[in-house]
Amino acid sequence: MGKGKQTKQQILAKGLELASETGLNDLTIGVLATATGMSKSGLFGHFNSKETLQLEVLEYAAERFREHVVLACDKDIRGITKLNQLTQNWLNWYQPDAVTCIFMNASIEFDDQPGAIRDHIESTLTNWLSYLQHIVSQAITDGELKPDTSPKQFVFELYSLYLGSQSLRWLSLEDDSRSRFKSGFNSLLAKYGVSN
Amino acid sequence: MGKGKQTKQQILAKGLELASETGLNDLTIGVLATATGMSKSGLFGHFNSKETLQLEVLEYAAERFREHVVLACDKDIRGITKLNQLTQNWLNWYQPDAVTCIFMNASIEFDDQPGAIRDHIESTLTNWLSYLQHIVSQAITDGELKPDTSPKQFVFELYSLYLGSQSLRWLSLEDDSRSRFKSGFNSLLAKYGVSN
DNA sequence: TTATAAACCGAACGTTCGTTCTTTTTTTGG
DNA sequence: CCAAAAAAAGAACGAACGTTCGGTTTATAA
Repeated sequence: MGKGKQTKQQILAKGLELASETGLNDLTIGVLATATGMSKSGLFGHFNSKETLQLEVLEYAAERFREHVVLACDKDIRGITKLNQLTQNWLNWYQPDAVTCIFMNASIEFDDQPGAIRDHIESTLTNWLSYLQHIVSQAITDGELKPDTSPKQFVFELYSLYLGSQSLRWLSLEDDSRSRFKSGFNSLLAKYGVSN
Repeated sequence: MGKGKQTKQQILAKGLELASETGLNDLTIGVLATATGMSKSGLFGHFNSKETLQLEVLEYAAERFREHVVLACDKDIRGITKLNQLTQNWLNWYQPDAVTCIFMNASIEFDDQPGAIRDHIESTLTNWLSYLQHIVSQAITDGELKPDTSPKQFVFELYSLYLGSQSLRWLSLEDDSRSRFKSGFNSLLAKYGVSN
């Protein structure tokens, strides 16, 4: 790996770290340059626009997500077992300093401004939800979930619980939003599950 | 009402409108001044800081929320009937041009930066969730929901569904996130409900 | 080793931001 | 009606933003 690609990876890693804390919009070129010990122009040369930087940070995040959530699952598992591992990894995937998952943050920050970034987030999110729906379909096929279960509705409710656990994480009202998520997830399985 | 308070109300109304579209952070004094036909300094004089402006916009939003969601309910109803009306109003409360409810938007934009704004959002959100929990408790007392129902968990799942319907609203994947919410809400009632 | 290209820096640009003045206009109360 | 007070405008500020450019250092490949 040449010097260029090497420092670029370091920039993206630090960029994901900062964007996870303060949001993709507050990821300033000057701040990121300082954080990586570079000059503004030196860092800028790697991307030639802030939008490209943001896009590449999102791609980098998607790679880390896939790595820590999807590929980290045991091989040869499927259905509900896989769903359990996926949600477990999902809840823990983001950076320790992050208050909110960067995709959730970005999807709200950019929902009102059309463009390449919004499109990228949409496709990443759609891709992830489609994957979850696929696993749910497996569970139905395997007879673990009721045959009339709607994968779309199931994943919608699962995703909602994830958003809820994220959103209430910093509320002093909530003692442990993660256990609320798990409780809701178990309710989901109980509702759509075929065995009691 | 004096001239001052009058124009201030107009500023806040337009401010809520813009903030609902683009987020509370992108609500710029210059943009808001142009939108209201005022000068920057003229508008600034009403608040003396941007943070105060943002806080007052949030208060204004909270008043509108209370007006259109809480007070718009029929009198003398409670329990599940009230919960139904509240959620109905909740889904429709925000401005037509808004992609995302301003409170959800703001709670994510400011979750990482402590201060008066974050505190304000937190107390508003906590207040609303507490109110919902109170109604749920009514339904339990009235025998509409199972006696071992946890109001906190119930409201957590309800709030999650709201977040989900908001978040997926602009996804082309989702045909009708509102009906997904209603379906999830009905599942909630079925799960915790005492009558079948 | 050396020529070439890539990587990086420093300074500056045009804008926009929030904010602070001073001055002018408009509203208000006696 | 008229003086005092409130409201609004205008111009300017320092800082930060993304971006550009010219020059310097560093890596790369022959």
